[in-house]
Amino acid sequence: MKIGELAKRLDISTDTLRYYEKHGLLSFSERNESGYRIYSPKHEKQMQFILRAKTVGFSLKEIQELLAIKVEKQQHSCGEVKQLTLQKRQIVRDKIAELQRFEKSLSLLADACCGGPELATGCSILTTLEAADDIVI
Amino acid sequence: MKIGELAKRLDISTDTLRYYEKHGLLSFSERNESGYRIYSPKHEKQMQFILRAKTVGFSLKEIQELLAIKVEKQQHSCGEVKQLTLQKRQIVRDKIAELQRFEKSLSLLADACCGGPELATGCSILTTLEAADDIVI
DNA sequence: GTTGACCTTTGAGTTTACTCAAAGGTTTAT
DNA sequence: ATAAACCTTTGAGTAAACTCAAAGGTCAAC
Repeated sequence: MKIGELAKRLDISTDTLRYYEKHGLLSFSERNESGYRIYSPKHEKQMQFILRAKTVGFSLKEIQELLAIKVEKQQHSCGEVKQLTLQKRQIVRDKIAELQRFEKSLSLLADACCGGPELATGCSILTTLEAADDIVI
Repeated sequence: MKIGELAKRLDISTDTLRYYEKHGLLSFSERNESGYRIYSPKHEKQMQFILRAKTVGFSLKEIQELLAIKVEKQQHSCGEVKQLTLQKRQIVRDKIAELQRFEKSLSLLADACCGGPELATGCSILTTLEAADDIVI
């Protein structure tokens, strides 16, 4: 698959794909006779991983570190790899906990709201919710 | 509380606080006689919300939209506010789902790893894991 | 065989989110 | 009363992550 097709499948630009390759996120692809990049499903999977990591707030540098776990395991001891993995997992767990707080706040707001055609100002439960000072939304 | 103290409590710079105010994220604070910004615990809560939202990958623009739910409820119908809230909650739920996939992948890696002093290359379970093509880490 | 849709590289431009510097006013400690 | 440590504004500078433009090569279709 050429760069245009992969870009379309991932809904990103070809520039972004070349940018990620240049900055060491996406592994180098094969080239055909005329120098075109030829991508495999493995590259697509890798890109999906990168894009998913981005949506949950990892920087490209952090994503590189996540991807590097795989590489490092060839050079480091099992113990070191395990420690790095657990450390990254903790960051992921912390993020999940944050999001669950958001989910709870938004659920409270949604549940409190009658959903009718009246102006939200008049919704007394919402006003009550606003008074609860552990909810900031 | 003056800007320096709030910045210290939040572990960010005073510049960032002024930047957020200027860009409509943090509500305006009171000023004392000499023009210094004076912040309340409410401002601190709002900032904590903003910072939490940032760690889970919301852009400042998206955070503004989250904060705007509160404002909009004075101008829109309960139904509109409810719809916006549910829409934002869905984004949060999607992010949680992504992170849970990461958590699972990292847990599999960690569990598979013996954690001993041997080179990770020799860890056969890791090699097996690498072959599983639905896990990209 | 040439038009249009691809692909290549290099290098410059843009957006987001800060971050710093300058020039000056205020407050606190000695 | 005079440093040091705060605060103010304005405006410029920076890093990350793209995004675009230029100049040119490749390839399928008419």
